[in-house]
Amino acid sequence: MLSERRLEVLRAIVHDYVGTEEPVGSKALTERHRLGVSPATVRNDMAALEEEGFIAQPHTSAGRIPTDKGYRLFVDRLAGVKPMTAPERRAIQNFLDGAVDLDDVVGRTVRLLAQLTRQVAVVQYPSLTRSTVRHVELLSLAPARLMLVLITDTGRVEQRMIDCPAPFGEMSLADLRARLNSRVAGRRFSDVPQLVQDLTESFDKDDQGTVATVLSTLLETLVEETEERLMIGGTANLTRFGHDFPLTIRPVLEALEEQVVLLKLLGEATDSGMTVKIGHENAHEGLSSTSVVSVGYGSGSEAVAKLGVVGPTRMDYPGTMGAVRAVARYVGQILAES
Amino acid sequence: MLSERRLEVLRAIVHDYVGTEEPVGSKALTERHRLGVSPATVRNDMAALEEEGFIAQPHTSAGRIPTDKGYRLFVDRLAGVKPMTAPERRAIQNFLDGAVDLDDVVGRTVRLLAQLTRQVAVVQYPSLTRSTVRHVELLSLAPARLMLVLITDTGRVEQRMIDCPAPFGEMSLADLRARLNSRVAGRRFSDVPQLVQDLTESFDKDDQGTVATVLSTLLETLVEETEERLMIGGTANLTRFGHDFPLTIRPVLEALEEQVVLLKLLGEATDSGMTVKIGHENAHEGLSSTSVVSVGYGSGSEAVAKLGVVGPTRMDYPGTMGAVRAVARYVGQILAES
DNA sequence: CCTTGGCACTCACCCGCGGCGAGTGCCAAC
DNA sequence: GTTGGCACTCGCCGCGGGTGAGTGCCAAGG
Repeated sequence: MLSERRLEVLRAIVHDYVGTEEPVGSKALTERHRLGVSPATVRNDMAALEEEGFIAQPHTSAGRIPTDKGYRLFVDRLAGVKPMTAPERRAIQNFLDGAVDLDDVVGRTVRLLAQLTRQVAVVQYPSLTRSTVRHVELLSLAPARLMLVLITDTGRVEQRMIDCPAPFGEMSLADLRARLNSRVAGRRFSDVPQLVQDLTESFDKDDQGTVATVLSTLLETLVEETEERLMIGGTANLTRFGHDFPLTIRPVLEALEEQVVLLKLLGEATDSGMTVKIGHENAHEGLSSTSVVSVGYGSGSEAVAKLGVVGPTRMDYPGTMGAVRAVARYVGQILAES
Repeated sequence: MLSERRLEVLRAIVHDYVGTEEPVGSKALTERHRLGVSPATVRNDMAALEEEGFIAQPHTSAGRIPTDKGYRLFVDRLAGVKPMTAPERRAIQNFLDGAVDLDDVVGRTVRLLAQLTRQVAVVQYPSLTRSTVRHVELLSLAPARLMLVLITDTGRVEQRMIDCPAPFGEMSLADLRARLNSRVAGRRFSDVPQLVQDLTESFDKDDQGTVATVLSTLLETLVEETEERLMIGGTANLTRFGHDFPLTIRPVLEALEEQVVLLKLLGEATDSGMTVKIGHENAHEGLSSTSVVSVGYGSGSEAVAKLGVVGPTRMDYPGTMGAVRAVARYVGQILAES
C-alpha cells in the first residue's frame, strides 16, 4: 500500500520530531534527509500518510507529527533495536556487579535504566510464582509463636508471624522444618500447594493444628505475595516532557504511584521478547501520551519478572529498546550468579 | 520589638498567601480580617515587617509575600498545631489497621500522609541501630555457603550470603546459631558488636575462619544497613506548586530520588518533637523553596525512625503539622502491637 | 502516472502599545 | 499612633500588525 519512499518519509518525520519536539515540515525534511525528491513530492506523500492516519498536524498549516499509529508502524517495521556500544555494555556490567543484595540489584537497575534512557524506569521484583524455593525456615519466637521465613532462588525473603493453636516443641519444629524443606526446596512456588497437601496427617494429633496453620500460612504467603512489588526511578526525567506541564505530568505521576496500574501494565506485556505499548494502547488513561517499553528478565532462560521504561510517545525507540534489552540481559546474569 | 498587631498582620498575610498563592495587599487584608485598623496603618506595619525581613514584595508596588524568616516566626510563635478531627483520627486508624507486614505499614503510612496533607510524604523504615534483635538465623545453602538472616523487633528482615573459607558442619552451624542467639536476641543492635566480640575463640580451630566470617558479615550488615531505607509518595502533588513548573519541580524530584539527601534531611531533625525546616534552612539546594515537616515515631517511647512531609514553603503549617503528628502517633501504636 | 516548481493562503508566534487596577509610599491632619 | 488623600509604579491583559514556516492546489514536464 505504502510505497517504500513514503515509509522513508515517515521514518524521517519520526526521527526529526523525536529530536526537535517540533512539528516537521516538508521543506525541512528534504534538507535534513537525502530523500532525493522535492518538497512538493514529500508534501504529497505526507498527505497520503495523513490520509492513512500515520501522521497529523496540530493546527492547519503547521508541520506534521506522528500519531500513535505512526509510531506503531515505525516500531514494527522501520526501526531496529539499537545495540549498546561496547563501553556502554561494560559500564552496565560494572555498575550492576557491585550489588550486595536483591534490593540493591533492583535499586541499581532502576537507576541505571533511568540514566541510560533519561526516562522513568520501572523494575519489578522477581516474581514468587515463577521462582523456586531455596529454603523454608521456621523459628520459634515464643512457646506458641512461630516465624515463617521463605527464601527464594532470586534472593527474595518473605516472613510471616504465626500464632499456634497449641504449644509446639522444638523436636516437632525441627521435624516439620526438615520435612517441609525436603519436599519443597528447589521446587517452583506454583508446585508447592500439591507438594505439602498431605503433610499434616503424618504428625502427632497434638501438633496437627499447628502444622495445618503453618502450611496454610505458607500457602497464603505464596498467594498474597504473588502480588508483586516494584521500584521506580528517574521521575525527574518527566520534566523533560513538554512545556505544557501540569496537564501532562500529573496523571503520569499519579499512574506511577499506583503500583497496581504499573503491574498490570507490565503484566500485559508478552512473556518473552520486548513489548512496546504506544500512547492509547495503554489501558490507563493517564498514560495515554506515554509509551511503555518492557521486557522480561530472569536468572535462567525463563523470565521471572519484567522491567521497562515509561516515556513520552515521542521517544527514541531504537535507543530505548536497546538499553532496556541490554539491562535486562545483565540483570539476568547477576541474578543467576547469586 | 514587634507589636502585637504587627504579628497579627504577619499572621494574616501568611494565612491569605497560603490560601490564594498571590501577593497580598493592605486593602485586601483589612477586608478579610477584622484588624480594626485602616489600610494605611497596615501599610505602615507592612513597611516595618519588611524592614525586619519578614515579608517582601516580588516587584515594587505589588502585594507582600512572607519570606522564609516570616514563615519561621509564624511557625514558632504565631501558629499552633491544628489537631485532627475525631472522624479524621478514626479514618487514620482504620486505614493503618489493615496493614499485614512492615512494608505494608510503611506503604500505607506514606499514602495516608500524602493524601492528608496533599503533599509529598516521606517515611523512613524503622532504624536498625535503635531496634532490637529478635532472631538471627543461619541457613546452610551449600557445603560452604551460608545465608544469614536477621530479624528485628519491628519486623524488618535483612539477609546476606556468606561464602565460607571452609566447609561448616550442621552441628557447628546449630551450635553457632544457638550461641549467637542466646547472646544477641532481645538486645539492641548497637550493643551487638560487644556481645559477640569473643565468640570466635570458643570454636574449633577448623571452624574459626567461618565463624569469624559470619560475625564480620553480621557486623557489616548492622553498619551498612544502618543506612536506612525509606519510601516516598504523593509526588503527583508537586504539580500543585506554581505554574512556573519545570524549574520548581525538577530539582525537588531530583532531591527526592537521592535517598541520601532525604535521610540527611530527616536526620537533621531533632529526635523528639516536631521539626520544621523552612526554605533555605534546608541544606540541599533543590529544596530551597520547600519546607520539610518531620517528626520521629516509634513503637515505644523512643523514636526508631522519622517521617515527614515535603511541600512548598507556602504550605498550611498548622494543618500539616497536625497531620504529621497524628500519623506518627498511630504508626507508633501499630508497630507496638505487632 | 508520478514529480516538480510556482503560487496564494493560513495561522501560530512575536512584539510593541495603551489602558486598567491593585498596591505602594508619603504627607498632612486628626 | 492612626487615618484619609494623592500621586506614582508597574505587572497584566487585550489588541493589531508583521513575519515566516508550512500547506494545498495546479499546471507543466518527464
